[in-house]
Amino acid sequence: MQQSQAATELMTLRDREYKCGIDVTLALVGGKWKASILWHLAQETMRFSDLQRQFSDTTRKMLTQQLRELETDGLVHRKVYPQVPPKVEYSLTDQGRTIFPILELMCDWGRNYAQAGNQT
Amino acid sequence: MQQSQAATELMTLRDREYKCGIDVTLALVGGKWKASILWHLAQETMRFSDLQRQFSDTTRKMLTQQLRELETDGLVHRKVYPQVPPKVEYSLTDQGRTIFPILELMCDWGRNYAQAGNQT
DNA sequence: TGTCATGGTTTCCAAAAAGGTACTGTGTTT
DNA sequence: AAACACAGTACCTTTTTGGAAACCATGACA
Repeated sequence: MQQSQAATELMTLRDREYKCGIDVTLALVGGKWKASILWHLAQETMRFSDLQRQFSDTTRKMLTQQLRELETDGLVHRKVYPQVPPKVEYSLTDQGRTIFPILELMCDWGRNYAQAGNQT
Repeated sequence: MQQSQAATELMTLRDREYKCGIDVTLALVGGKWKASILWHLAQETMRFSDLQRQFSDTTRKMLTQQLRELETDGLVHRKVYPQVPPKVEYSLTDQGRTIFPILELMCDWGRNYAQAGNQT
């Protein structure tokens, strides 16, 4: 029996505890829109209205909500230009960019799954 | 203007349509437990009672529900031994195994995030 | 005969996530 | 003076998830 059990230390995130990194990741990007938002922002910085166009089947409210959480979690940067009408640009932070490989795999895997599934 | 827009064909999954592979992936493993379940099953085949022990903070109901969906989606194999008391073993299908790289990245990334986050 | 173990199911309820609609602020343009 | 553009907020409803507790089936075993 080994005593080198560095194992099950809990991770904390927004007052919740997680046993596994997977759960942390899902807590951050597991919502209905967040991962896609990050994916789009990974390609280019976008204004709020650009995002609205991309996510035309959601509401302004959901978008701002998700963006604010991503900002709070340090994955997205929000830059406000002090002008009228307002201009707000969203981009990934350095930390946000580190999740790109996961999104890429998820994109490919999901695409493959859907294709394979359609053959049955 | 190029016409080679193979781009936005929709993917279908359980009567819903998805624009992006990411959303398909999240639909399959984005729940509160599924990704972790797959992660554990990737290490070893487990009986239902093993899973109950691992996921001691969820209920039998949630576990069976999630496992059944994973089975329906072709990611998990359920093997029933015809004996009493019952014995049911869960393992990954070949398709289920293909998601392992994503889980691995998610696990690492989440762990790193939690660590980095704790320093602020 | 009663109890145990395993692997569930069923019903009901609470909480969380998502969505709809209307309203806001403010310089600029008409 | 009115309308517009952009990027929101506020308030409320609906839908989806998650969870607690009780119930079920069956053969072995005491």
